[in-house]
Amino acid sequence: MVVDTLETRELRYFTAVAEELHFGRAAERLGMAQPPLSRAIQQLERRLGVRLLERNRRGVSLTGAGEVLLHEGRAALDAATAAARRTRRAGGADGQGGSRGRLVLAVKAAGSHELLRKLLDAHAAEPGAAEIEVLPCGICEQEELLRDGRADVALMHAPFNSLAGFDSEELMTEGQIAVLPARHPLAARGTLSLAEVGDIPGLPLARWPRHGTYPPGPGPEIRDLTQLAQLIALGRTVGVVPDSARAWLWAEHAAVPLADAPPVVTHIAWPAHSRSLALAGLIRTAARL
Amino acid sequence: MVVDTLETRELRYFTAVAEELHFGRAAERLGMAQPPLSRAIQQLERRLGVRLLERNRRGVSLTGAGEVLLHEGRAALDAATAAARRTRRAGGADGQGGSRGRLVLAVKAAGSHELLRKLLDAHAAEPGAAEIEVLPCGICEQEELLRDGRADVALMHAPFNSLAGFDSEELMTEGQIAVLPARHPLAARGTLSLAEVGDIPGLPLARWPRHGTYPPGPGPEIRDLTQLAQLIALGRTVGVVPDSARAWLWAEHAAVPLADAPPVVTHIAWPAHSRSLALAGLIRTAARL
DNA sequence: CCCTGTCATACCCGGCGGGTATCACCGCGT
DNA sequence: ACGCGGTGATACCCGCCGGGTATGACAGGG
Repeated sequence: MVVDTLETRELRYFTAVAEELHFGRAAERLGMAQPPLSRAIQQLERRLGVRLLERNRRGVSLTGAGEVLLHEGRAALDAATAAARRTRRAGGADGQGGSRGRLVLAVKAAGSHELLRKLLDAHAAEPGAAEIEVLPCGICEQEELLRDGRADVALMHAPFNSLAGFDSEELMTEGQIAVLPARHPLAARGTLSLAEVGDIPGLPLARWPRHGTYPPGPGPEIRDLTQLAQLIALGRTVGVVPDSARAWLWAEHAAVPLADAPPVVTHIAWPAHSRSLALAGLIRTAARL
Repeated sequence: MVVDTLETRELRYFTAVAEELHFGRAAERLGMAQPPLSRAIQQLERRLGVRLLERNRRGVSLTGAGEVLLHEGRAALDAATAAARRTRRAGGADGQGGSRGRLVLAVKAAGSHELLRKLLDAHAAEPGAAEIEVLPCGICEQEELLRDGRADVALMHAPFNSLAGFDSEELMTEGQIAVLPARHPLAARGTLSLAEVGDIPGLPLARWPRHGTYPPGPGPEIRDLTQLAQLIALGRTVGVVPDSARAWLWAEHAAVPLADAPPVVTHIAWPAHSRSLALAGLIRTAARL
């Protein structure tokens, strides 16, 4: 076997080109000139004995092997930066195997405060518990944060987050509600169905990103819950959110339970290979809630 | 942030030193001289701003941060070599996104032939199915093969294999049996309990590796099933194996069902981030069995 | 037809990764 | 006490390769 491992430099370069599909822009993003980048990709292709990019007239496209390398390479790069970040964090606090290092917990900003509060309180009451740093993040960012090492553990919400590749423990299950402008006729209803909510004339359902991209539809693309709250209050959209979101409703909002919406399950999740005592302590505490 | 990713060269060097706990031997293993290796590790420590190794008189030991980097670094290295291997495989066969690439399926050697046969037959009958290469492996090697890209998918046996970090689908559940020398008095029994089997005078229970190391105990350490078969036939040990192992019993063996042994669940498992059409096809076929 | 935008080629240079020689240190044996 | 073996660290040198600049080849478009 000529090659059995790739340098992270090669992976960085290739993923940049594969994402931009343009050598010039990729080189700029990497802070280097275009020719050495071209050469590096050629060397990589020779080393692997595989064609990764199809250079057509006017642009570049990925071959099948290129797509594989883009996926696998991203995972490998994330693992490498995660190694750097976690090592750095481990070294900051404890001397030798004390494992009293601080843990970084990623939570969806504006998520259920109640559960988080209970978890943090219970953990703080534990003798010798690790310090917890709470890292608020975007709607579906937790997976990325765990993968690249910016976080050690996260609160995730199935079915919105994918738990693939992580170990997890179930914490809480709740229903979902529709949030409407208070003066809308449907706000008076006792319950609604997903079909009814998805098809209100003049009030399209808001969309949020699932794994990086927005699903198609007429509704506005939102990024956080305050955006959603504003648009609902203005009578421009309707939202479907977990029950615990009642906590942040405004006077201009009305909440109506959804009869047929899938339940939202909150998990505590962490990288499957973690072996940290501090993390184990937090998980044990969480499982007892 | 001074550093946000590590070079695989740095990871290779560090894991070598961390495993050997000796710069000279590590350098030899890496095929280089000791001084540049020392320097590389020092640079890595400076780059991370963290002490990784404790240089005592007479030898080297890991700090807490060093242990973290050893774990995370191994994962990152596996991911990088997996990227290389899978890309190489993807490029070998298909041109462009055909995804008719061959899949490598890791199976425990001497595992249940029956299930494997059924799976391969059903898959071959599928129109346009990917070619499957069967990679026989040691008792608990499947996880490693999936992680470092030598395999794309594996048959695993809970609770012996850990499914952490993989996606999986349940295929089959079976009981376990005790395999004894045919002329042993207990061979006549209708059923046995784990406690009885574990405490037979002069016939210690064979041990096999769990995640790389052998559990403590008086019995012989075995690596594959033929070894076990031989030792049982010689009247030197007794084994506990899944029901389907009846297929390879010898005349000198006797099988006795175990009343209280935990059931063995065979899963088909694959890396959680896989997105290959060929793999999806195999999994769909497997799920229908 | 030339101009523009693309990636590839040609050539040069500096830094750094690696080698050899050597040092500093410690434990140990006699 | 002293020398020796074995450890990792330091000093110094060199060649390679990663990166830069200049330029070429080629295809579309106004």
